[in-house]
Amino acid sequence: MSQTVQLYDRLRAAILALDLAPGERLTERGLESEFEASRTPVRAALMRLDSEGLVQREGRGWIVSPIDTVEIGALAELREAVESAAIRLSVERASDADVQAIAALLDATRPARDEEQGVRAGGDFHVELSRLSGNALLADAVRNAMTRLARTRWLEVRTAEAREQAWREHREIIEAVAARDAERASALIASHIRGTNERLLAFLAAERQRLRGHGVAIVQAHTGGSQPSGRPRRMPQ
Amino acid sequence: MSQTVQLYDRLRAAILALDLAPGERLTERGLESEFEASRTPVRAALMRLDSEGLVQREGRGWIVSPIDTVEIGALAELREAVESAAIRLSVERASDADVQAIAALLDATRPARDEEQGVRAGGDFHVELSRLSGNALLADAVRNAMTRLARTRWLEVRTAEAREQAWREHREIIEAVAARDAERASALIASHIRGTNERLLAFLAAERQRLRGHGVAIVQAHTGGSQPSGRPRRMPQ
DNA sequence: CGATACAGTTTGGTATACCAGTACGGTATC
DNA sequence: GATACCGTACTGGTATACCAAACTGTATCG
Repeated sequence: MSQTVQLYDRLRAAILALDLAPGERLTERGLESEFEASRTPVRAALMRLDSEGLVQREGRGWIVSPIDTVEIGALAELREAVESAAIRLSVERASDADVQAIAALLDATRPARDEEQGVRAGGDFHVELSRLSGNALLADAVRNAMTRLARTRWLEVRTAEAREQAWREHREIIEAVAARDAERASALIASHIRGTNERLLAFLAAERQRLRGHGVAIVQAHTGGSQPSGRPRRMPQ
Repeated sequence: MSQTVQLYDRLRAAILALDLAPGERLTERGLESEFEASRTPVRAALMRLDSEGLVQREGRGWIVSPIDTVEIGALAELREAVESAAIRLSVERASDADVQAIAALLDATRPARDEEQGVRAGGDFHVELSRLSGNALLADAVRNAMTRLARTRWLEVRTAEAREQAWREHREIIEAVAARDAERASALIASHIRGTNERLLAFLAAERQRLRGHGVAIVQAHTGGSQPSGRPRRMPQ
């Protein structure tokens, strides 16, 4: 596998694991020495991560995308639109075997031992279900949204009860699909996404102080066009 | 403006204007000499265009994304999902002034003299309307979809009657938004997108032979994992 | 004590040299 | 005449040198 791909994967993993803090400034030469690669693949990886929303440009340079409650809300609205449509198409097009495969996948991850597994299982469920729509673009949109949300979703599945609730709702959804009830499946998944988002935003608001202490900045909106007054300075870590 | 951005814009324009034929093979060094830039910005532009779906990797190299009827259908489904949701939010959130601004924009482009203006006006209408949802991700998704469709949409607005019909449907839609009738606006835009897509696919099927004569390849699906048998050869141009 | 001018350093942007892998075309052989 | 082989040329991938612009810190001046 090419070095660029490996570097992309490692950078991506570091961002999603919060090893690179949201809002942190990145320099191409810093990454070059940290990941022991030359600038060319570093830049390629950054450009790809930029297109996924995991890093952004800030002025001339790069930053790890901050955790942005406005963006999280927007992602929920996008997911509701896309996944509702996808599940309708899945009800129409998916084979029974495909649906049962997802139900089995759900049963296999029933325990959802910890946050990480909960996040992974949840993401897989939503992406795989969208794939059954037969529309690759819908599935890609869902995958992309889940990636953007990955850094915060663990907050929502920290307790065993939360993981149990998520599992139960997923179970209901796949049963509606199996029953070929498009209306119910669509309503269930929309409500599931909405509820998850509300709980997530509530957790974020509650934990904001603590997370800030761990170097995780939470902002309310994308930095707009104009810079704030005063000399823009390097983030003091 | 940086050279990379200019090169990206020029390459993008060349692809959308069909100056670079769909399916055509691109080499980094060929573009380097053709656009008088070095490989670094060429690669940056290609990577960005790749993330937009206008170019793809084929083996180790690059091709201009073929015109793919499966993708066009998928884009229509994505648009229906996203734009229906966006217009509901627009009805809820947009100010009367914002809605009137779009209505004015519609009136200003009333004649829609030629295909190009028709395509541009249509794209602007759908993107600007989505922006009123207040959700940047929904608007971005719509903009991206319109870009991907730009190479074929002119087929659908070639006649004055078609442009007139599009204008009329747009007018109906914005009036439903102005009347704050979310249900009607959503239904109208879904039906508009679906109808446009059906006419477009019909035109593509009818014109397939002629377009092929002009070097425009139309495929039925993305090239899957396996290559076709036989030595893959350079396109004979 | 404060602001400001200046110079050194660091940044991303660009050009380019080099590498390894692959496709292509010609040739020799059967 | 067809086919297998091999050398050449070209491809994208990588490393790196150089550039101009911007940032940082210091020294100077009011």
